[in-house]
Amino acid sequence: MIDVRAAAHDPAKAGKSKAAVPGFKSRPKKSKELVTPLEYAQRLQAALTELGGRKNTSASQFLKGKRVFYYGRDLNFASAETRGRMELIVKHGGTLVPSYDPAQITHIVTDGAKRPLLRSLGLRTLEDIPGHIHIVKWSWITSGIGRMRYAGNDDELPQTDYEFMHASFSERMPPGPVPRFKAGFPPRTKAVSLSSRVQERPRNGAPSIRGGSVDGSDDSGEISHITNFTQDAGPKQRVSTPDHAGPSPLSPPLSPVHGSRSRVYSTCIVPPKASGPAHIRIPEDDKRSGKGEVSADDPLAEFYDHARAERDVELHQHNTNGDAEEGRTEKGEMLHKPGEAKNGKGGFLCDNKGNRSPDRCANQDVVEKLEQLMELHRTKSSMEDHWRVYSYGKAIRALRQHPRRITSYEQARGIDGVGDKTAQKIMEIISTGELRRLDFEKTDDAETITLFQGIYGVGLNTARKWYNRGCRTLQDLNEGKGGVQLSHVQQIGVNYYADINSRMPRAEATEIFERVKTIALRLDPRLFIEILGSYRRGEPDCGDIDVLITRPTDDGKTHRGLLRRLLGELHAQGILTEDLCLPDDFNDLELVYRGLCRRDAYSTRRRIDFLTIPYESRGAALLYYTSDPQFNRSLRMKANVMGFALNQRGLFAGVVRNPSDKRQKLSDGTCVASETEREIFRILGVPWQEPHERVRG
DNA sequence: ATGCAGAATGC
DNA sequence: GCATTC
DNA sequence: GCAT
Repeated sequence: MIDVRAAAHDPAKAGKSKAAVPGFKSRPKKSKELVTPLEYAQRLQAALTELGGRKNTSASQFLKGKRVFYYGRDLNFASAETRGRMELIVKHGGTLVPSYDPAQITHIVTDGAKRPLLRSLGLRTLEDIPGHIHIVKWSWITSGIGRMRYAGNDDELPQTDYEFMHASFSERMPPGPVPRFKAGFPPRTKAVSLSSRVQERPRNGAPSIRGGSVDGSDDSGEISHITNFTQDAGPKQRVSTPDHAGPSPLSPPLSPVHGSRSRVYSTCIVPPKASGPAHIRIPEDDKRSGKGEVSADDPLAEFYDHARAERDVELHQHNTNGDAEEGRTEKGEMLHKPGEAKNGKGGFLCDNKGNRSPDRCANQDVVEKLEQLMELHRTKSSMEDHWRVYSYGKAIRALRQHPRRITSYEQARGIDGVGDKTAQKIMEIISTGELRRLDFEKTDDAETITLFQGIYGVGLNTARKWYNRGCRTLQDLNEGKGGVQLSHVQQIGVNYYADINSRMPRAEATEIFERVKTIALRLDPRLFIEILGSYRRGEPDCGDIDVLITRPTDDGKTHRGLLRRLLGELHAQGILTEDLCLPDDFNDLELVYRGLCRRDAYSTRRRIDFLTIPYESRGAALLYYTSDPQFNRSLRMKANVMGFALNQRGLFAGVVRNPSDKRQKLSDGTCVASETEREIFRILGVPWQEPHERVRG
């Protein structure tokens, strides 16, 4: 059952010959040839010599005279990124020295860690590298390129300044006088109008149709009865651009859905007051509460947790008087914590209702360029790039909200999440309409990596691996080129590439859900079955359908075992077509299913998820699976700051974390709320927000 | 210098 | 244990 | 890359 439809069109092949390096026309697009960086560098230098310096390149030659040893991530294999970078070095007049030869080289360019570098050079410490050799980051190159664009001549500033700025390792600054520059670079951005040709390629980023608000007055969080309602909460739906045709691999649908297995606390009953030894930190309370650890053998230990949890809640009730107060301690100190989920003034993003950003904002061109850059970084595998993507994401979101056109560097800096570098880029776009950095990052692997990453079940590593094995198209993958073997899930991902990466109109989700719901209720009329995700947020189109299933237990029964029967039925009816992820034990109460479905035999396949949860965690689950990821992050962060932990199962107090590794939880804490969304909002001191208001992206 | 969420699932 | 997903 |  191979759907040819999806595999047929292949966006990667859309005749795009990219000549990354003007001088070297036919770079061997060799399929599987695994080249070491050394070999590649040699080849590059050879090609250059052959051309006799008569490269038809307009690139600035700011690297002329520099003899560069480029140290990529992998010594055995020159990734496309490494190769692209090597070419760039050569292109700008640098001489690539293929191997580490201290007598030869003037610069080592590396973004990598110190240890691997030393190890591969066979050295013990950085001191072993002769002092005249600069060890700089890749950014030294790119900034150099940018710099030359603006400055026009080499000696506007002493080189050492730049090498200092881009030194790879702080403990080994380059030789020479320590430069003095005040924080921030000279904002000499205006400068020369670039006369370079505009090679624009409208790289359709994420189309993301936003908008659509709904006065969704449903409040499903509070249903205390077996309401099987699903009023199509879409009074004023916006007309969605019917855009789900093209294979636009760039924006995989987002919708939080996952589950977990065991529920530690089956109920959330807080027992009557008791004050026991406190080991959790409660603001203002530390001294008063007797010190002491929870002794493992204290039979009342667990009881103390409950008591503390309750006290915690009370405490926070007072602190967060009423609605929108931010997290303050009793002293009125701001609790603060790094992270983007906080808004500029120290409050949390979740504390104010979301205003939907308009489809087009005053800085749309800037946003688009930055998005392109972000997508390019997404294809690069260093952690640096990973966090860069994170940062760009944040800056872009903030920029979208910004109501007015940015006109100065300072203005840009004023936006939360926009730092020096991004501000510079913003100004470059504003004043030149271009972003040079895009060209530099546009290595020719990027497109293919992006294509592959769009396959369900394929992330960056797999995409790169396949690229390195010579695959360039979905068809290559299907043919097993380079020995590539698709997993079951990946095969489905390839077969339905276009389907999975498209969004469905809200009405289609409604239709599918109604059918599912009817069938489910036939199996058990008391089921609580609700559709979450972007649908519940009232968005005009949805990337997938998230269905929450649970059942009140007042009659002594549960939904145990239901999912298996439901899936069987849905498969039989042809609604479910493929399974992506099945629970391993259908007898649990908390289950996750992921699969594909379709409205009818002629329809596009859609992603659908089923989540079953214990009845008492429905509030937390509704909250978690309905709010957009940003909102969730913000809420979780606020919960953390207040000493709680929030997840899809509930709000927990007294979570103890390993102080040296804050990610490690030593105890799970006590559930203080989970049955209703309102309860969780209330305890966290966040004003109630309807699903459609919980949008921050 | 450090964190940027966190947990489940599949291979 | 790593990669991927939500 | 950004914020702390």
